[in-house]
Amino acid sequence: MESGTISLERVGSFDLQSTLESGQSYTWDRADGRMYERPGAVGSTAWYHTVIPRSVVGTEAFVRVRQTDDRLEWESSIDAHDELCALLRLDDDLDAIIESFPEEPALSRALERFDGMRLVRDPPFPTLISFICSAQMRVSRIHQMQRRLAESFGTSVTFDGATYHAFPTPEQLASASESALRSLKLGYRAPYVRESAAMVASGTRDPTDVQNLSYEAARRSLTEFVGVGEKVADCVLLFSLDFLEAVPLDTWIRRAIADRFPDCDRGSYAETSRAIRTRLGDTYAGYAQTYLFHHLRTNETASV
DNA sequence: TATCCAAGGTAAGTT
DNA sequence: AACTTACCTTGGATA
Repeated sequence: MESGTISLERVGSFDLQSTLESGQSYTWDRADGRMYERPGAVGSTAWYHTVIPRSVVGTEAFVRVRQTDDRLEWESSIDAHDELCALLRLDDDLDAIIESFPEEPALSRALERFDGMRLVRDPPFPTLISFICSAQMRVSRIHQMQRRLAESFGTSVTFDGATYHAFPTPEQLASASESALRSLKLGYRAPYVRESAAMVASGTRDPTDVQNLSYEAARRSLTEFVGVGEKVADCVLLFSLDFLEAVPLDTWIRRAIADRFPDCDRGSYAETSRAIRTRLGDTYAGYAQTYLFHHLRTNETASV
């Protein structure tokens, strides 16, 4: 076992709970089993764990991390320092990003509630699959689906005497039957997951192929996966592939557009996307979207 | 306790 | 190209 700490003094503000429980990542779990049980909560000192895929570091690598005030403590089967900095986007200059946001009451309120929340930089294939699963689903159930996929088809790893499961590889998911996937409560998403996994497994396409395309070309390219429309493509671009300008037009942000930025509703996804992107600040519009999403989704009155 | 509704949408068919 | 409709499942709201 390896372990270490990461001081957050030079990183800037960071909040592990809101980062991992804001509905952007479905690759982590909590040791106490309370993942996504308290929507909108911040500041938890619980241990969170994940298994970094083989495709990233050459072997399935267990990592767990917790936050105590101004530092992160981690334990892992590898030296996980650099991987954690990447996964949790500790390299982002959050002050500069927030500085780029427009003045807007709901956004200001979101920044107050979730001080230190960052985007994640999740591995591409699990992100692709989890957001294919996200269609018409609640956040907690999306997380459950990914847990079931890992336990049913993922490679098991042991750490500190306990067993954990990596997210399935493209090959492992492609060889799952549709009925097996439906039995995991994926519903009509089952064939989408299976077919998109097969596309990656066969080498026909890979989500990382779009990295060097322009943003809109990358979004269009990702929609060639089965079960991936423009919204899911934006989620993969934002939460995994470093396109921080991507603004997923989900039900919450559409509601926000209708209530707060009605001039940005241009009918089509592409045109509305351009308008809201400009309104939220072209470079980091996706960061602003995620603050708004988490705030509106966990705010009972949803007025501010 | 029964029924209804919406949940981080997409694909396929129509106009 | 814009507009419908079907699609699995279930927790929570409503009657």
